[in-house]
Amino acid sequence: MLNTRRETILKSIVRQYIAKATPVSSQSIIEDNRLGVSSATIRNEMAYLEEENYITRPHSSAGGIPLDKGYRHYVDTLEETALPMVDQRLVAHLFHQVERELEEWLNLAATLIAQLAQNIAVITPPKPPAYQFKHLELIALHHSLVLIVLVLRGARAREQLITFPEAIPQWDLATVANRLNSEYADMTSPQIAARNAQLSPAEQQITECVLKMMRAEDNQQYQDPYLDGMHFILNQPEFAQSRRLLALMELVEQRKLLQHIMPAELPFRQVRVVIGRENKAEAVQEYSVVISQYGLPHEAIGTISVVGPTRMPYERTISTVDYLSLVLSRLVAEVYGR
Amino acid sequence: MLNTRRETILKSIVRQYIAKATPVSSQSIIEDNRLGVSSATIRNEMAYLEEENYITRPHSSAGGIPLDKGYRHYVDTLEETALPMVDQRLVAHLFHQVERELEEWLNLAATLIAQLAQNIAVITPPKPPAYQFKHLELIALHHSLVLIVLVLRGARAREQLITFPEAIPQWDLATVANRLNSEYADMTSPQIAARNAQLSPAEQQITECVLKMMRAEDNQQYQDPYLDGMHFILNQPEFAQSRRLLALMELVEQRKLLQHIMPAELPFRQVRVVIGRENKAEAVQEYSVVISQYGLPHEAIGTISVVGPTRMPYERTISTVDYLSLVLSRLVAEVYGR
DNA sequence: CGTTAGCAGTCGAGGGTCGGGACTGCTAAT
DNA sequence: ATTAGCAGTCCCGACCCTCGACTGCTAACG
Repeated sequence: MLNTRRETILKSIVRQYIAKATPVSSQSIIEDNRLGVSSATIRNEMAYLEEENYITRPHSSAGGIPLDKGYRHYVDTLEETALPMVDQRLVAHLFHQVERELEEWLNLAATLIAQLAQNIAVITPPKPPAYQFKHLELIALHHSLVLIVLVLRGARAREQLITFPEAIPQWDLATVANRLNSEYADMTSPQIAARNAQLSPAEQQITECVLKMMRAEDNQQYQDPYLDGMHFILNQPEFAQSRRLLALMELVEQRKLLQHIMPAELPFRQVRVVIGRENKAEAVQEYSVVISQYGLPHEAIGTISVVGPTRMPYERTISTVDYLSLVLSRLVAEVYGR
Repeated sequence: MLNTRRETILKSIVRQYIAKATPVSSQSIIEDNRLGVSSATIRNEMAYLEEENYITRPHSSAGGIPLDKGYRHYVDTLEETALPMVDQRLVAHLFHQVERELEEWLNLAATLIAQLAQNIAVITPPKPPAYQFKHLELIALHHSLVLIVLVLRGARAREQLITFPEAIPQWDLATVANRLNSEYADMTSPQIAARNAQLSPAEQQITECVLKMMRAEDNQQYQDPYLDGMHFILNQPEFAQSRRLLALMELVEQRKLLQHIMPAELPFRQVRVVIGRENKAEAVQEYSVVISQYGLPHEAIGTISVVGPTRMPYERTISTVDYLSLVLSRLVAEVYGR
């Protein structure tokens, strides 16, 4: 275990390194904290911290920089701080200005988090264990081309075009829609598949399409998150030579980032911090992830996270993620009717 | 004007520089083309090209690199080449594998273009001069919360939540929806606004919401393009020190890229190339843009473009953009019923 | 007069050296 | 356990040098 002084020193190193991205010297630790000791004493303590792998040094006569273990200790002993009121008000204000539509909220949330944490923000939409059928609408566009609008529980609407063998008049479509709406109300895709009602060929075709759409939603675990803030990363000195950035960028564009940063377990509405090598996936082992779930337990869960270099402002990031996960949870509760 | 030999030399310089990103020496021009002259002669001609601002040199004893004017001449004298059949087949194949849904198509198209041109692809969805009302659906979610699903011409559906002062039963909503559907069929937002029918308070509230949604779509000129391929840019040697990239990245994330690259005039289905300083906006003057419109003239027009460093493979990029604009136009025609 | 061989001149890249500055590790004294 | 003091380490930037790649120029040639 670390005694008080060593802990103070470690924290000071982490704090200063996060702020300045240069190795922290024994002298600057003295200036940062008013411990009444000399720099030589600090150096002795730093030797211990290095021994114990909390910190390392770029070369033998340089200052200390935190290792993953050092960041971990820093994060674990961080007392929770709320997001500053100014920022809370800013968030509230912006959410009030925007249309009441899930997509807009999540876009806004991503931009806000990226801005506040000065790093990449990744948000997945809230998703229930299995989507429930809410409403179906069939709209004849022309000839035999029909637009299917499927509304799932949680105000989630999806569209899809379908072509029938022959033209079907709109009122027939309305009949079909009514039939299927009463048949499938509030069911999940397995339930619909098991239902096996007596269906006309047209109804059959539409049911299959609906099933396909619902299954696609159910399976869409990590697809298409809302994402913002890539440009902040470019500003970080550790990415001046853009090599490391490339791997991350590709993950982002291939929409694989999320499955790489998702920790094995993640309790609801509790902010988790995964630091550097603690990440399973190799491609993100130079990054840290601050992640939390939001939504309604057992009904619709989304995740909200920040990805940035291990040298990131954890305190601020954690409180930002925590606060936004609260805000988004409230919004979801509203859509799902408490 | 350039005589044949000078033109051959200029083209060779552009071609080689695009391929290798290093200054082109007189010797390598001889190896590239079988002009039966010595390197000294080439050097004399290069001096002329430099005089006329077709090329420049990084320092006095280095080879030539093209200037915007050189690229411009190269592009203008390029004979049109079709996309290789292999790639055409690849594109056709992939489009057949995907659901018939506008969003999916455009996502796929963006990925494909980025891949084929090895640069950033930006695609805007097809958009008519003014959207026409097609269908409206009202779905009671719970209490007084209602989901409005608005379908516009061209299979474009939009959702929006709305809260009423008090709960309204689903059958009332259906009546309202029917009423408004027959009232507003095929109208544009100004027409609906001018209509001024006798409306109940609920109908009034919904009409206003619909108008808001339609206007939002109408105004959404440059919003939310489909975008892919940022990571290719990172690989280019000219962006090794990521300074220049930053400005571009910010444009992308603020969704302002498109309005910066859009040329003043752009004839339908004709590929335009805007090179470096020819761009109006300063932030993209180190980039070239290959851009074309697609869709149905007077009905629904989208743009499809590639953004990359001025040193980009123009030939391939142009044929890619041209071909994809053809493919997307066909798909749009299908959705709009020829 | 266009073309060319040949050569001197230019510039960048890469490697080596050097000195100053920022720190540390160590030691001996407290 | 703490500290002052000092020698030692290493980075960084400046400077210099050399090598090689190309060019510009000039004078000669058909």
